[in-house]
Amino acid sequence: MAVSDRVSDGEQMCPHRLVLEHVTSRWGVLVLIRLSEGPHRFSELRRAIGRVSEKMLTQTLQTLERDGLVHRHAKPVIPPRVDYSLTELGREAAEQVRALATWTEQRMGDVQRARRAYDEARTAS
Amino acid sequence: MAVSDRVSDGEQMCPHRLVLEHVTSRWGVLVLIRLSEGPHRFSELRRAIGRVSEKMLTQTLQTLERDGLVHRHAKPVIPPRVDYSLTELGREAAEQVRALATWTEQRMGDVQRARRAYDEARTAS
DNA sequence: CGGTATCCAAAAGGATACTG
DNA sequence: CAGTATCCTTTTGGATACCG
Repeated sequence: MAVSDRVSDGEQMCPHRLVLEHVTSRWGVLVLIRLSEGPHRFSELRRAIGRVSEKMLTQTLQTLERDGLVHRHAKPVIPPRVDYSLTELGREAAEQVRALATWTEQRMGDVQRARRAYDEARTAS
Repeated sequence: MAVSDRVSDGEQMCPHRLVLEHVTSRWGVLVLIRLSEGPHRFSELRRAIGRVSEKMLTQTLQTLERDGLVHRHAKPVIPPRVDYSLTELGREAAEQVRALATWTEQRMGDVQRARRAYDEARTAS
């Protein structure tokens, strides 16, 4: 999550850089995109995303919830059931990261060509 | 730069996630936005951005250059002079991150309100 | 099930000294 | 000036064990 453990966040930096880091963080991006397809339970998200530890998923969800991007609905049943969904703010954020993600996907070919050119230029000692 | 030291980059992850991390990295964002205003020398960028170490700026620029987003023009003079500018690909990337940055700036008020509400809800032991 | 707490390994990143 | 190389601190993130 780019920031130590949320509780602090007391560095010296323009505040919106932090939000930017939350939504573009490794797991933040994936959570936002998954949730933009509809509400998910904790374990559904965990499976859908793949190799994410409970700790990181929890941390990511809490940060996004605190920022008002994700809504957490805990049903007081046994066993516990918690559903996560996007708020309106979260839907907007998700659209933005989707746009960026889509762009990188589309332009990946160009990037890889550039990398090959770059690498060759210096491998040719 | 989110990834160890570029040279490796050999983890297990869809490749475009890496590009996404490069352009949204702490310094990547700032470099792209600065360069979208026009070419800059190394030291100009350093001053314009503020508290960035030489190491991180160099690393960021090299990564973006390798990805084909930034063009590096080194003039063979003494003392050395190196100008950096965006490629077409880089301009596209810069536009995307600008959009995201602008969004976070505009919605910062909502985010901060959400945070206060969140924090109060649990400070009220 | 949906977390929290703790511990530890790995990676990011800054400071400093040095070079063409 | 524009880096590179080295060292060292901070942050990140995974594994594990436990709780309501």
